[in-house]
Amino acid sequence: MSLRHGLLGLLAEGPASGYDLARRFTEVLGSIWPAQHPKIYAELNKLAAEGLVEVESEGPRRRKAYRITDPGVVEVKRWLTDVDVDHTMRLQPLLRSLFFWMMDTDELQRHLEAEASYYRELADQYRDYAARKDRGEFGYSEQTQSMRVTIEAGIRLYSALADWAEWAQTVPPAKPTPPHANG
Amino acid sequence: MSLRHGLLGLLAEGPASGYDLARRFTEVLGSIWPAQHPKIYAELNKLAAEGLVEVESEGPRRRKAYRITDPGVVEVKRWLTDVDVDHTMRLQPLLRSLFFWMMDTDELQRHLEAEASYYRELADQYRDYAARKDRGEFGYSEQTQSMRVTIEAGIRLYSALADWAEWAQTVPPAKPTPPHANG
DNA sequence: CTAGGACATGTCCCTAGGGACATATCTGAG
DNA sequence: CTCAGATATGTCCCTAGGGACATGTCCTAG
Repeated sequence: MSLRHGLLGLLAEGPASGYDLARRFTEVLGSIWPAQHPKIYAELNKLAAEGLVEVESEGPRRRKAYRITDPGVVEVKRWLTDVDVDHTMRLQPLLRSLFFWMMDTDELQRHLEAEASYYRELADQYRDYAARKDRGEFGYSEQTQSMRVTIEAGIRLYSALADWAEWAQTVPPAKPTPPHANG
Repeated sequence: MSLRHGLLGLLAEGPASGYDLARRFTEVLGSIWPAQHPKIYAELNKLAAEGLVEVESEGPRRRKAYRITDPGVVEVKRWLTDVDVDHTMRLQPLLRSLFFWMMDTDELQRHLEAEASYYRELADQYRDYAARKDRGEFGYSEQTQSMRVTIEAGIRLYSALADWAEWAQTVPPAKPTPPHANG
């Protein structure tokens, strides 16, 4: 139920169309909160029906830009302060890591190298983003300040995963002889 | 579609009942791959129907222990090596962080402190687990070696998030006067 | 003037997951 | 003997999300 509040939050920065929002979701939020355009349009219609957003303008190509309403702002703030954070994390790579013992050493090494470079690349992307932000490319509004904080989380998270994948390559595959079974 | 392979992987370590598996999922995997018992039982029945697992024994209280079959083992290995890793990450706390600018400073500080201690606690839990593993409490099988690697990821991930939440508390709320607007 | 491509919004279906509810079985405390 | 509580397995419904498919609109290159 966070797509709803994600949209409201983005609209709190200023009016935007479903298309704009879909682009922002894939560009900025792609790796931490994926959302497909069909869901976005559907949710926008629901939000409009509930009066949390309203059509601000209609443009060419049936474009509809939405604006957040006062009740909409109230709702995002309520969500931010009164609703418990959902800490659910569902990371398939970590689930897989439980079963590394079933892979043979070569495969595992290849896998871990691929994972490491995947995470390293994402971390670098976020780092670039942060550098551009710090250079002032996106201005100095409070919104971009928050974005900077989100980006920092991306950097740290993906760096941690990259380091982990590299570290895992150095872990000895298994103990062939348990300590109590020698002799 | 990973619950399926999670169950197969756990069963590859040895026979277990749905109840056992549910416990393992909440205890070890709770924070990185949540799964409710109804889904687990349903999936086990499907897996049994497809011949990837079979009933190993029936115990008291209608207990059914399952054992992985050869095709089951083949299927986990296929998943581990041939199926692309799903890197989807959906972290509500990061989505929320995009909207920190809508919270007032006090609320935000309280929020970040709560987040930091939440993550710190989880990191500590994983660290304890790792220490127990390193002391040999869980033996030295290849399975526990893999578990150790998974735990390490938990430690690093949650430490990174805790550090981030602490760091975020030191970030100035916003720039009241943009650099080009002074004078 | 016409066709390809970007812009823009949607429908539809299927599966995964959350969570409330139901039920059977066994053990141990009183 | 009885009842609480742990063990153990399920049904059912609802929502969220993934992804294929459909459609309309405008611009621009040829």
